[in-house]
Amino acid sequence: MTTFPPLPEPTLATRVNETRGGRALQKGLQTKQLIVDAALALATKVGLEGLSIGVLADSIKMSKSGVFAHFGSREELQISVIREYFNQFANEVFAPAMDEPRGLPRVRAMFQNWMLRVAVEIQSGCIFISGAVEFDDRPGPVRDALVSSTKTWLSAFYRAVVQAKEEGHLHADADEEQIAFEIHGLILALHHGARFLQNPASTTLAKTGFENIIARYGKSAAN
Amino acid sequence: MTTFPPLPEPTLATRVNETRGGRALQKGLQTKQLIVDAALALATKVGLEGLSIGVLADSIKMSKSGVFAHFGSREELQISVIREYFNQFANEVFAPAMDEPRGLPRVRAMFQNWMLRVAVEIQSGCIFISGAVEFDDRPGPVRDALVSSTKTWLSAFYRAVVQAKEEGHLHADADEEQIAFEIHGLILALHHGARFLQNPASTTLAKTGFENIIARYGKSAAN
DNA sequence: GGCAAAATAGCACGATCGTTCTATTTATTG
DNA sequence: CAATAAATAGAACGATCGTGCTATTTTGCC
Repeated sequence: MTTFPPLPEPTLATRVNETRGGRALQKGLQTKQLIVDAALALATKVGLEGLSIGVLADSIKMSKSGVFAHFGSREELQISVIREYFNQFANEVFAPAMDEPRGLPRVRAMFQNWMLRVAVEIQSGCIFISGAVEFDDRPGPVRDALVSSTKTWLSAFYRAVVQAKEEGHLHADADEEQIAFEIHGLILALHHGARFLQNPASTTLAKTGFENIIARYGKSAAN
Repeated sequence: MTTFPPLPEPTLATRVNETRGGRALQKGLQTKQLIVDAALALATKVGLEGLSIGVLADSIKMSKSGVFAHFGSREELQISVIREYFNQFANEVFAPAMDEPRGLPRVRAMFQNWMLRVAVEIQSGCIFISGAVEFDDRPGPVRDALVSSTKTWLSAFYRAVVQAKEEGHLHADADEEQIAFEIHGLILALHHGARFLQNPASTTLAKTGFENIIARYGKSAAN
């Protein structure tokens, strides 16, 4: 089975923090995970740029320096949050869809899970989308991690579309890149409409948009 | 001729600043415009949230307090920037399209100008899109101004689509709201693809996406 | 249970932020 | 030109930020 390729491993810098001296640890990694969870929850509300170590520390009743020590820099914290979100995304959007049969059913499942994740189920927003806007003009390791995560997921979705054509569920002249682009646009419009404009029709509009695309490129036999 | 409805006038608070004592002014409004222009240029790079009065003042060689005095608060500065961008958007995207004949040609012109404005011509980004993400969870007057601006433009575009159907350029069963939503998605995907992912194919993908939508809903006679 | 290492806290730093207050310069009007 | 108001500058404020340094507490192993 195809797997969702993992993000690059933590940098050596963090590694040292995690396994200083080569001994096995427990408490450290435990609280680090706790911090990252809280940081993700916070970042989905205020963005990766708005994520402050002081506020984060207060929210879990730790000292600023206690939190800081686990990461060594704010950037590393932000990257950890991105990695965590990436994993959750892989588990909740990608993985369940892989249980569906290749082709259109899997594409459908991906879109469905994606929609739920991005603007409905999680009322707190998607840091891939907010991060894209925050860092589109700010080069550096955080942007790199965001781009890498986003591209990984978009490629996985694109592959599912390619397979749908291979399985004969889409017309032979269907342009997979075009389809992926248009569907991505629906997700972005959903995020914008639901979270910013607070338009309750957004979900239906996105769903219908998806059906329109499938109807245009799909073969009726394949659903 | 239909006009692009202006944003609500400046609040009374600013008004007082602008016309203190009821006398006619010159220098004040002049430099205020200069400040707003510089602020907009800065905000398209670092976002409305990243807009700092100190940095802005330096960029135009003024003192922080000198800049500040024109607005009375950072929020008022941000709102002035939004208003300025709204006007530019109206002049460069909406107004030229109004010279095109009602119906599909006007919708085409709007989309074309919109594309250029959002991710190609202006290499510095669109504060309606970045602002939407920055303020989707932050209630207040800045968010209100952003929502109002965005809705005004989206409504104008929606009206153009309605007219296209009225003119018989679109099928009678075409859902105008759906069409506007899907096209908005193309713009957002273009912004994301061009600025964040730096995918040079984005422009073509967005254009093709537009043609696909028109082909689905349009009548061939109308182009 | 003592010992070393890891985890956390406390404190202080320099920087930057929006904002306020007061003084000074510039513009406008009679 | 003088008088008056507007425009701008300068300095200082309290707050918050990321980060570094040093103590203290907690953990895990012999």
